[in-house]
Parts: sequence; structure tokens; C-alpha cells
Amino acid sequence: MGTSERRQREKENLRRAILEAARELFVDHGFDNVSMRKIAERIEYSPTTIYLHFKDKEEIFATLVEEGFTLLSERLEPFHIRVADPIERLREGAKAYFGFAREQPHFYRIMFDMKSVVMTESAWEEIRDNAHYRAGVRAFGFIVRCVHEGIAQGKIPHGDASEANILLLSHVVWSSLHGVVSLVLADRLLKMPCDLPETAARLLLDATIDNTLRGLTGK
Amino acid sequence: MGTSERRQREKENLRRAILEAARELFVDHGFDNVSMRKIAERIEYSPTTIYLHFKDKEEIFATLVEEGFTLLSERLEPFHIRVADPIERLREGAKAYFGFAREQPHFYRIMFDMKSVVMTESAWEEIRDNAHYRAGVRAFGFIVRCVHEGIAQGKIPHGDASEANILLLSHVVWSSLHGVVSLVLADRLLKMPCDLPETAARLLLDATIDNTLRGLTGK
DNA sequence: GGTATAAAATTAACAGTGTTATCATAATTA
DNA sequence: TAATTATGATAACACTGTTAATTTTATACC
Repeated sequence: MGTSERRQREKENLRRAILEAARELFVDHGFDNVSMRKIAERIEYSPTTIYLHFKDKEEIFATLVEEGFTLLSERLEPFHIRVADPIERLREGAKAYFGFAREQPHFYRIMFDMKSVVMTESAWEEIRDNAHYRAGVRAFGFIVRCVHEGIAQGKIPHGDASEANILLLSHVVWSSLHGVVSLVLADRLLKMPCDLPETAARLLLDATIDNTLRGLTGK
Repeated sequence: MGTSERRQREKENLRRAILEAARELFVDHGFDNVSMRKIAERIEYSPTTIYLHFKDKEEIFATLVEEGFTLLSERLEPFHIRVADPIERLREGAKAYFGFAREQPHFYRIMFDMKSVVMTESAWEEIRDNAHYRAGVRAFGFIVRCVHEGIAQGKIPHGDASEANILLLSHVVWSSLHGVVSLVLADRLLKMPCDLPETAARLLLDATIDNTLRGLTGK
């Protein structure tokens, strides 16, 4: 009788509207500065209606994190085709990664913020099946594939070709990259050798990519 | 007549008590989970009394950040004497840095959290004179000195010996290091090649330090 | 069409937050 | 002792995330 399908559709529409409002507000003002009431006001519903679609604010957060990682993946993956050499692909990917973080700092922040909560074993078991975690794994997969190819082509001489070593080296690349982005976003660059902060950030980014890839390839 | 000195002393004692309570609570529960009322309760004063000593919660925060950077500096600087070779000194310093972050994750968090606030030019002018900023510069100075010596001894062949280049390379080292710490503290290590998270973190740390220093020295 | 039922959305409230204005009290100075 | 000043506390404001109870709305059945 078609009505329940329509109602289902309307429900999903409202869910999407909530996410859209939340995303725009988060991107503009940051996670902590956006209240449930503000989100509700924007979609012209009462605050409690949101709780019919999301368990709590954290669940909206997690959903947006997933969205963020998916966006990041979609930005990175074309480079697999565009750039043949895995090392150069890492370089280009790193720049794209940085671009993403700069364009949407609040988004990046909610994706990688240090939560400072000690992860219990059970919490880990739970989170491994979550959509936002899997989306993170997918984005990380870009680096893994580049490193994998780099080792296979003999361009990364350090360690063996075991999965353990590939994952380790991928994490090395990722942490170095995340380090730059994190410091830039936190405005922690100290009296860098040029005036414009934007130029300083790019200088540091290039130098860090160079250094990391040099360490990786030994070239 | 000595009374005003005593009152001054009492005032400073209370100030210290507030900081001590705040620090303990922050370290235990994290910045966001500690309220002014909780701090007040611990020192057995009313919440408003705190405002006679600190403008707002942010000022307590900033004071503790300064304390954190000073602690970090004091932990790093002995290595200038203990380890002669600047590259090996960087390696040992990095481990100490990591140890500090692991021992007091909440402390590290408030020191380096991505604020996601766009720094205006005037805000920069203001912050440059702040104590917590200068304390940060001091800690950063550990890396700068190592890099400086490394270049002088010909162990870091990349770029010239200009101050600009030294600062750039120092930032490269720092961001890579901060990247590991940041990811570890955020529990963002994905299915690493060993079971115990602590061991995974140390593996990644060592690999990142190796890679960064290899990139730096070209060895 | 009218009515029972289920869904959707709202109101009111709780316990908490940072912060401020106002008031009381204690200590120092004159 | 009286005036003044510094110190601390009370009460309140405008928020926060979240829940229980309630009302409105839409569907299904007779």
C-alpha cells in the first residue's frame, strides 16, 4: 500500500537533513560549539526529535566521521590511476590529504582528535565493526597499497614484504603526514622562516613529505 | 609591617592550590570532564573564588600548558649532556618525548590539541609574549639545537646552515614525532602487526624515528 | 465517514556547565 | 573604634546533553 515506503523515505530524509545541518554547523563552528538545540533550530524541529534518529550527539559525530573518511578516500583513490609510480603517488596523495585537512579543518579534527580515553579490549571489539572505523581503514588503504607496490618494485628497501612490515611502514608514512597536518591545524608552527602562515605550512609539508619518502626509499 | 607580604603569600598559596587541583583532575579525567565546581570542591572553596585568581577556565588551562612544556623541557635537556652525538640525542630525546606523552596523555592533549580556531594576526601578536608560548619554544629548542649541531658536523647534508633551514628541518622532525604520539593517543592504530597495543605503539615509534632520522641524515 | 491505534513530534524538566552581579564577612588601615 | 579594602560566598543567568511524559498527527480498521 505504498504509504509505509513513503514514511520510510520521509524518515530517511529527516535523518539526512539532521546530518546535513550538523555537518555544516560542525564545519563552521567546530564540534564543541554546536549544540543539539542549534541543529534542531536549523532544521526547524524540536531538539528531542533528533533523538528519534540518533542515539546521542556522539552517534551523529560517528556518522560524520564515516562521511569524512569516505570523502577522503574518494579524493585519494583516483591517484592510483593518475600516478603510476607508487612513491610519487604517495607524494601527490599526501598533498591531497593536506588539502582536505586545510579545506575542512573541523572535519579533520573530528576525524582525528585525540580522545584521551583509554580503549578497553571490549571497546575495541565493538568499534572494529563500526562503519566509521571501516571507512578509516579504507582511507588508510591508499597508503598501504602504495607501500605494497613500492616494496614489490624494490623501491622501498627496508624490511621484508610481509603484511606486518607493510602495515608498519604505512603507519610510519601516515603518522608523519598526520603530524604536519595536526601541527598546522593547531597553529603550533613556531616563528617559521617566512611570513605568510599558508606558505610556511606548505613549506613544512613539502619538507616532511620529502624527508619521509627519502627515509623510506633511501634515495 | 609584614602583613601584606603574608597576604600576598597566602594568595599565591591558594593560586597554587587551584592549579594543583586542576592539574590532578585534568590528568585523571581530561580537560572537558573537569568543571570549575569540581576544582572548587577539591580545594574546599566556592567556585567563584577561582575567578579571583584566574580570568576563566582557559587561563588555568594556559598556565598548565606552560607547566607541561617546562616539564617536557626538563626531561629533554639532560640529553644534551648525556648523549654527545646530535642524531643519537634526537633519537633518545624522541623516546623521552614519547614517554612523557604516554605517562600523562591528558597533559599532552591540552598542550597540543587541535583547537581549530583560525589565528588572527593580532591573536598571534598577543600569544607570542605569553608564558606558555615561550615554554613551548624552549621545549622545541631541544630539537633545534640537535639539528643545528647535526648540520654543523656535516651529519645532515640537506640544505644550508641558515636559521631558516634549521627551523624548517626541526619542524620536520617534530611533526613526524608528534604524528606518532598523536595517533597513539587517539587510538588510531589500525590492526597493527602485534597484539599488545603498547608494543605496537613502541614498534611504530621506533620505526618512525628511524625513518625520520634516515631521511635527515641520508644514511 | 468515524474511531481505535500507532507513529511522530513536542513540552517540561533534570542535572550539569562557565560565568557574573550582588551581597556578606573578615582583615587591615586610619 | 570607624572606614576601607580585600576575600569569599549566594543566587542567578544562559547555556549544555538528555529523558519522561504528553500532545499532535497520520494511518488502519469497521
